[in-house]
Amino acid sequence: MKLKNSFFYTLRENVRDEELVSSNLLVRAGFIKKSSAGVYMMLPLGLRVMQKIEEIIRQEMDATGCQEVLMPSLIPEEVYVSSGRREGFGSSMFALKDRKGQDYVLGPTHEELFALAAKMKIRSYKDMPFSLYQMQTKFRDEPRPRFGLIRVREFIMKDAYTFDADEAGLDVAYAKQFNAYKNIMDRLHLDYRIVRADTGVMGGLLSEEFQAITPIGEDVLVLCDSCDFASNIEVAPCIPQKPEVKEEEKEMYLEETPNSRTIEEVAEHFHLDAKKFVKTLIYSVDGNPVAVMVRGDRDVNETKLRKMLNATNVELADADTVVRVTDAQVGFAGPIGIKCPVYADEEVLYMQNFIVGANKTGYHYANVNNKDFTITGHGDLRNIMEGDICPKCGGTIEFKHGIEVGNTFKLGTKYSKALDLRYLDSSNQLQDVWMGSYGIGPARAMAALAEQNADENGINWPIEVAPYQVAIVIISTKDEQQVAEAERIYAELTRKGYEVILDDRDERPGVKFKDMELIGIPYRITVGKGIKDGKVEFKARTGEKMDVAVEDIITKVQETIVR
RNA sequence: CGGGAUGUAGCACAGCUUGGUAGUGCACUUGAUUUGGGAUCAAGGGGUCACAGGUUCGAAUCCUGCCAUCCCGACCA
Repeated sequence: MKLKNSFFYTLRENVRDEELVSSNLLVRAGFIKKSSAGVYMMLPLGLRVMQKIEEIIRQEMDATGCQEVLMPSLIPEEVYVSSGRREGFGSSMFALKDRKGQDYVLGPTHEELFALAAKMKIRSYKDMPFSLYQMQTKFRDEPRPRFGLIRVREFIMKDAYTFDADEAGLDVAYAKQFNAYKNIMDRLHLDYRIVRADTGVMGGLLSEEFQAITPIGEDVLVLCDSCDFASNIEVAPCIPQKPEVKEEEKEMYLEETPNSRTIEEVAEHFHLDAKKFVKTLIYSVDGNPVAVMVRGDRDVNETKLRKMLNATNVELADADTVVRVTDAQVGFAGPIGIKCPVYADEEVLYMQNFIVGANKTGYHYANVNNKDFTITGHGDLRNIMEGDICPKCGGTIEFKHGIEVGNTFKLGTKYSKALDLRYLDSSNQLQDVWMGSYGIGPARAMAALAEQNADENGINWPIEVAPYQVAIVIISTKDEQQVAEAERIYAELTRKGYEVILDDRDERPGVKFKDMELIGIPYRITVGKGIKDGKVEFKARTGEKMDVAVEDIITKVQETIVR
């Protein structure tokens, strides 16, 4: 590409409405441009990176025998009603009506349509296994789009679906996809970890996430310092911390604690550590109030709570509800005399002589023990914390943050049951098909790569996804020899199949260098006054400059960029 | 959806408190000088001050409404 008559621009300053380093760089480098909240234009350079990422994904998908298809975005609402997910997605689905008043949605993910497509083929167990994938636009009306390309409302996703006759078949298909995902992440040069995750609205048996490691990631990854344990915090199991010495149980008493509502304030009042307190949080679980007890320094894990109570919707109760079940202002809830079911985190069962709210405004009970109240149930209901014991090996837990670039699901028979996707087995019995689904967000991968590889000069793309591999900078476009030699090198490299930018703009050298570094071209050939002595300069994006004889430069590129 | 903030030239911002000719830097055009790390000087072009009402002789500025964008929270596949 010759820059002079191309759609190419860069901005010298950050823009106002982007927060992340990576999204600002992508905007400044002219890769993307925000169109509206959570919706982006993909401009020429950005599209090239996207297409390279997509090509790597396609190659790995094709290698597993997966076949590419393309599903519509515009889907009758009925499709999601019949699978039971219309309600699950709720208002995060874009919904619209056609001219006849029929209800449509814009697809947020496509398990249903792939299951319907599979029905066309599957009659008997002999029709499986097979798998399909697509590279297609998804729509999700996020309550709060943010973080550049990370949380958006319209995005391209590669989604794949496997179809098998039984669980053993699904295991094989899942392993193949899982392996392909590892290959993809490796080829993209992402710094990533694979973690266990919640299956969420997708449902099914198992979910694993491919998380790009970066401090700005939205997900908290729970890792162990001494084994390979890796989990999203939402499902990381906790080992209850038992006291080292058993205390003698003391007599409970009521203490006046005016103006002490938060754990910090109450801890201050008693001059005790938060670990000696139990906080009682009132949740609304499918509309019913439920109290949850965790140690004062812990947080309730709502995913675990939802699973334990087999609920669909878990959220903190509003103030009115809290007042109703505790007969007190918010901040004084406790298990004694509360008017709703109480569930305790496992750890609370091992605590002694602790402090809880008294369900009376301005009062707490001290020296409370488990005999002093009754609970409806208990279990692992808290978030694991840094420094906790690894549930797998007993090592120490540490946190990292990640961007969820890919996700694999063992769906099982959830969708085949809902959509009557069945086959005849060898004894002529109708059986449900076993499905798996597998997603990757190429744009998230692009953002994660920019985030992981940016420096003070701009983006530093891995050569496999860089929009161009080599930039040729002409120092003076008024020097005919420089122009002629640069053009010749450009033509030669292009002919040999390299992707090359020729910066033939009438700009000062500094501007061209800065621009090529900002957009992250991995290698640069500079044609300047050295051409009089038959020399050009060769430089890696982050490496040192070196002089190369002009007749050797093609060879130099071929040696450096091995393809 | 709750809380907070911001909308002024392509980009980043000032001006608003105290109403009176719409400004600065970058970018852009022309000329000159420069020419290996975001040049300098000079002269220019470009704005319905988000939008809609209202107050006023007069509104970017005050009032009301509304839309958009961003941040925190809730939510999150």
